Amino acid sequence: MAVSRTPMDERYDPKKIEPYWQAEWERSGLYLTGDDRSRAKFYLLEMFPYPSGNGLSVGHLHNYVPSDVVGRFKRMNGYNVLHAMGWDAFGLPAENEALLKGLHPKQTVPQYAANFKRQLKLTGCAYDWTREINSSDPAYYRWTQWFFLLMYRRGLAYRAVGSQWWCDECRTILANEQVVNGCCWRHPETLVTKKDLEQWYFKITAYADRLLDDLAIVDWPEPIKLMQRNWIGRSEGAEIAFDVVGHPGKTVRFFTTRPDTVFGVSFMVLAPEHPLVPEITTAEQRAAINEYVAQARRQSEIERLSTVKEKTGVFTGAFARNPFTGKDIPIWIADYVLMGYGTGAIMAAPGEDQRDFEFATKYGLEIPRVTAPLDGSAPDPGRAFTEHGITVNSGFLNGLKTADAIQAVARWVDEHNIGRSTVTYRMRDWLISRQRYWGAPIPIVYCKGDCGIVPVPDEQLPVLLPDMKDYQPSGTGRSPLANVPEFVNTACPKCGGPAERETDTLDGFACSSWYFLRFASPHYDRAPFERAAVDYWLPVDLYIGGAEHAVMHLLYARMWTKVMFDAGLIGFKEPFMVLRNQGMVWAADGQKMSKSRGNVVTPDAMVEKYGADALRLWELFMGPFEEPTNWNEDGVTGTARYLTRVWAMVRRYVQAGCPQGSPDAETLRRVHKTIRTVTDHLDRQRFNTALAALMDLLNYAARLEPAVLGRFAIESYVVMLAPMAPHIGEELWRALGHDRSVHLESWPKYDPELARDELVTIVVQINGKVRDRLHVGAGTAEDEVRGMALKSPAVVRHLDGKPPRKIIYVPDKLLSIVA
RNA sequence: GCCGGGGUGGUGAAAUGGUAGACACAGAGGACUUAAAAUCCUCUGGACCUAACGGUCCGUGCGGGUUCGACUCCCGCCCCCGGCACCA
Repeated sequence: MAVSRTPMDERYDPKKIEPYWQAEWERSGLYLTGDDRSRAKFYLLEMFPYPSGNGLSVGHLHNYVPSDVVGRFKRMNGYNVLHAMGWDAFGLPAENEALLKGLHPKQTVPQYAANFKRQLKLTGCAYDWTREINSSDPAYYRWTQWFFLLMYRRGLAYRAVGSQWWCDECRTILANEQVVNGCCWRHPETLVTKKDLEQWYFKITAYADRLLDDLAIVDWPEPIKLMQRNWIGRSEGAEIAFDVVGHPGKTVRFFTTRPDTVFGVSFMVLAPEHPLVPEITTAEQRAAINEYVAQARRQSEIERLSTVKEKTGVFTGAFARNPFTGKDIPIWIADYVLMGYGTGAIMAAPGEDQRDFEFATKYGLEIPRVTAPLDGSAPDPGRAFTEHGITVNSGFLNGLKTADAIQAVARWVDEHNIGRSTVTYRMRDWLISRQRYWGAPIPIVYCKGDCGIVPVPDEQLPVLLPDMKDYQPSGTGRSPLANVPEFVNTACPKCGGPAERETDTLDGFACSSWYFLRFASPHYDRAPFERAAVDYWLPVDLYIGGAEHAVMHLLYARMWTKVMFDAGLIGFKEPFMVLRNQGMVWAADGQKMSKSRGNVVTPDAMVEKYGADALRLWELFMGPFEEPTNWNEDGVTGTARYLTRVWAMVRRYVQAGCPQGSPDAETLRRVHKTIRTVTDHLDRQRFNTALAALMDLLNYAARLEPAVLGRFAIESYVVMLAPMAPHIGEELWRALGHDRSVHLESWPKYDPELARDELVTIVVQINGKVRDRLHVGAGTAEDEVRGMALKSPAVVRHLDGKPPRKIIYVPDKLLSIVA
């Protein structure tokens, strides 16, 4: 029953109808997911939010409201829609709050999540809340741990030493974001250092090629695909080893994309951390080398890789023999070579590489030229010639084109057993260890006997995160869990003898790498998901979220999906078939909305002032969905005013007794055209122009007598408005005499015949300038239009007696005369 | 530095080779009202001509080009936003 029975209230009052319908929808279970698997499905998903204590702002709604419109629109178009919400609850902010304020995440997370949920309901967003999930719930992270073990069993999880930032004052590991100007964020006078720790990694590099290739099968924004390609950074080349002079058996292995320039190699450069450095450095160079290595290790990666900085390096005193030229070349170290890429060593061909050129110039090293430009000119002596060309000064390579020379060198090094063709990736393996409390414990046990590293058996999962009163760090670099003996000390699952648990927890990205599968069967307790449910619902049909997750989250989730595919757990290779990025909403001052800046606008305040529907419409109307924009509250007055006008139009119709009506041709045409436009624009996420089309129709229809407008027009209008403004849509629908929710209605269909224009305006241009407009019947023949145009007084005047040299006719649109 | 996105009225924007500024906000004038709010109506890119009807020119960051025709395509430049950062 409508809140206001007929006759409708004169005034539109969102405060009266919005809470009523929200309660009613919840009572009737309107948004529960249908379980009829013979129907076409649509899985709609927004990126898993972290439930922050600050709650949602109107900026966040620029993601959730358009998504909600899509869900409602798809439902009206006959799809069985899955649209659920959950919480990416593990992570640093909750742990920091626990440390600083003594608030336990186990209390704050549910509290903050409940607030998000309240705000989403307040704004009329329709989710199936029976499917709500929380990544910090043992019933969830049990399966995150299970996936870790799957990775481990498949040889994709391994331990290796990695260095982390360390603050002596906090006696703990710091994340990159906690290092400010080389100092600890909480102790600005304390310089951070690097600490080496043995940690867990996932072998994502094993999937590099498939992550690259399968971008072809998804419909994602091109810029996001490009960023992933650049991040993976596949490059083909060769790995070659040169002998170190005077150190029998020692070689410098390096990777190069330009093996063809090997005759032009005049020195080599190692990363300062390269293991060979201490072995080959000569006594007289040792002091200088040690000092350089120490300062390189102090630098952050950003500083070290800065392009504005002049290149620096130090000679080790050692030489390598270039087997192609037979010459001995000096081995240097420099911080522009990274241990994490390739082999941590390069051959320097300064004639063909600009960085090597700058380095050679600075230190007075030889700059041979081994590639000549194809056009026969000489290379610019002031810089390296980095393009492909003809190989010169290079023995058996002379005269070969670059591509052929690359092949020839690859064959040569293979035959002489000093190298091979290979591929290197910029992407590194994924470090998943966190020395933190608030995460899923890594399910591994270290046996004190002979069993070594032992995975926790599936039936012993979850490894529960213990309750702690004090999450101070351990002081040793291990997580606070190391302070809990009941957690650490356990029995070896293999031999039953004494053992210790792994105290590192899993990176939060692990939780968000499979959550989209959990929504299909959120309460299933025998596996992470029920196969049949996943086969029906997955993959995700539309994934909506910010472009800031372009690489990490989206790559990790894709990798997990491929691992599951390989393990036979699922039947698809890509998790998100269509991806769209909503534009960022900045505060009115153009800055990020944040509590500290005091520029946050909450949905609560906007709903109180204008109502949820008016706020929703402004979120849709303020600009294109994918473009960033600044928040501007003034626009909400416009959408609120629009809703009062819709209310008035429907009320007039209801008061006239809801006549079937007999609309004239113009009215019919406008109604059918509007249905066509709104349908098309909602399909393409063009919410702003879809709403503009509805506003346009209102401006026309509001003047008409109810009997002219008629039932089809009014009802179609209310149904089309309902996904965008669900509360007023429902209220008006009931006022029109319907017992069933508008949100269960079918989307209106337009008749292409009725939508067609009968009269068209043909623009007449002379030399590109508009000189007249002709109103003629649609489909008028060119000859007739020509005749009319050439008789038009304006055309005659502008032609000024000159004969037309050429006439171009675009049917029903334009006649262009060239004089 | 490289990669990506963008620059249109006072403001948010629309138009993806065919009437630039749809739809709104703000503003001005008017109606209703004792008054105000709300609501409704009219005008609203700039310059100029006209008593008026109407008309002319300019105008989508800047400079070129392609085309009968360019916000849209091409070349060069400037500015803003985002991402990545010496990747061998």
